[in-house]
Order: sequence, then C-alpha cells, then structure tokens
Amino acid sequence: MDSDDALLDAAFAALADPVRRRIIARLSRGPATVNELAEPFAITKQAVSKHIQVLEQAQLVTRTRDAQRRPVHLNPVRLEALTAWIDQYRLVREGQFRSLDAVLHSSAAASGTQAKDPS
Amino acid sequence: MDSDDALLDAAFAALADPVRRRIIARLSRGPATVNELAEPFAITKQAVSKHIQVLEQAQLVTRTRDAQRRPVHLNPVRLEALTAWIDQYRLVREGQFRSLDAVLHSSAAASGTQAKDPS
DNA sequence: GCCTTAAACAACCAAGAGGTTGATAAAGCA
DNA sequence: TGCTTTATCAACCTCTTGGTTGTTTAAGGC
Repeated sequence: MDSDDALLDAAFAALADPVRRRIIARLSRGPATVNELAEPFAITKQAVSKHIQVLEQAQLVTRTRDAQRRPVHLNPVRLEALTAWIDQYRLVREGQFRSLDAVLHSSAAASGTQAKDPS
Repeated sequence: MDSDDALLDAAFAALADPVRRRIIARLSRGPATVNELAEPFAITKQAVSKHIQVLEQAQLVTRTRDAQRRPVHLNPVRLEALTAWIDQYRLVREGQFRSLDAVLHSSAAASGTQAKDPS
C-alpha cells in the first residue's frame, strides 16, 4: 500500500535525526512538554517544536492538551511497525544465506552461482 | 557511544528514502549490480550509484568485486542493530503505559481531552 | 593494441530540512 | 481585566541531499 509506505517513509525520516532520536529516548521515560524536551539541547524551543511536528506526522508521538501545557507521548505502535518492516527483510536474508551457502558447498560455485533473481 | 550513534544516524537516514528501501527489498532476494538495481527506477544509474554509496556508508550493504561487475550484498547485521535500538525504547514504553494507566485511574488527570485530528 | 561495458567521479542545480528571530494565539493567574 | 507562561506560526537563511549531464577509470572482448 502506498499510504503505508509513506508512513514508513515519514517514520524512518523522523528517526534519521539525532535530536529526534534523543527526544524518543527521553519520551520512553514518560510524557514531557516542549520546554522540558528542549532543555538538554542547545537549540530553541521553536526548533524542538518543529521536531515534534515531524515526529507527530510520522505518528511516532501524540500530543494531548492539559491546560496550556501540551505533553508529548510516545506511540510504541509505530515503533513496532518499523521493526516489523526491517525484520521481513532481515529474516528473509538469513534464509538466503543458508541456501547460498548450500549452493556454494554443493555445486561449482565460481561460475554463474546463484542468480536467485525471481523477477 | 558517539560513533555508534553516528552509525545509527546513517542507517536511519539511509532507510528514510523510498528508493533505498526498495533497493534493500530487492537485495533481500539476492545480490545485484548497480545496473540491475537501477532498472525498476526512473532515475539514472549514477543516482542509484549514489544511493548505494549512502547504504554502504551506513554499512547496510557491502560490495564485492567480480571482474568488472560489483555486486551489492545486503548486511543483515546492521538491520538487526536498528531493531535492537527501536526495541529498547518500545519495550520500556510498554512498561510505562501500565504505570500511566494506574495514574489515570487513581487521580483522574485531564479527563477526555482528545483535541487531536487524525490527519 | 582498440573498442565496449560497468561503474565511479566531478561539477552543477533545485528543493527541502534544520536552525534562527520576531510576532501571535491560547490558557491560567493576579 | 491585564500579565505571564506555553507553544505555535511566519519569514528568512544556510547547508545538505537527490537528481542531472559529462567525463574518467577499470576490466574484458575483439
């Protein structure tokens, strides 16, 4: 599905920034506001606010309203979706390694070898 | 560690691009050359070559030499490192949810405030 | 030796992302 | 009602990135 692909795209792009990864790490210890999240960084609150918008678009975090505070919460469901995506290729690849190894050990390896390309 | 953090940074940034993710998907079915990888995309081989350089810097793929061909191989070890990073926060967060749930049920803080639009 | 092919390198360009400062809106407190 | 806090919006700047075309290197085929 394309929308799911776009969501994966947004999620990986969000985690590609070290500041956002540290925000994720901090949120894993509980919800926090923009000001609280901005403290350990040498950047302005506006910049942190932008980072949180990116994380929110990727659905990695959600925001609730508590008076004038807007605490940010982590969304573990999306994190799980990322591991699921990675695992589908990681695990397939491990299987490929085994069969490739079998090919190398049984037949003459140096010629065409695998050409496992199904497309 | 910082170097490990930089490696994580490169890996997530590499997976943040849909073209590179599709390259990963294709490589999970076996090694391939730049030309083979460039075929399904409407971009030049040079662009694909750059993408592979990015993946190589992130150590998500490796390249071997076979005459004038340079087949690209997937590196599942790095993919596993990504899932490990994600899981450390995802799993912690699941524990947090239980304690947060306890707080919400006892003190009833911020009742029913979902001013959130599911865009 | 010469020619073809695979792939990288170099220079360049347009678009986007991360950051800033300044102004604005919403919610509470005096 | 003003005043403060929290956080966003808007405009702007700089640097990176994805893409292009053109050139160059490396390896084989003739």
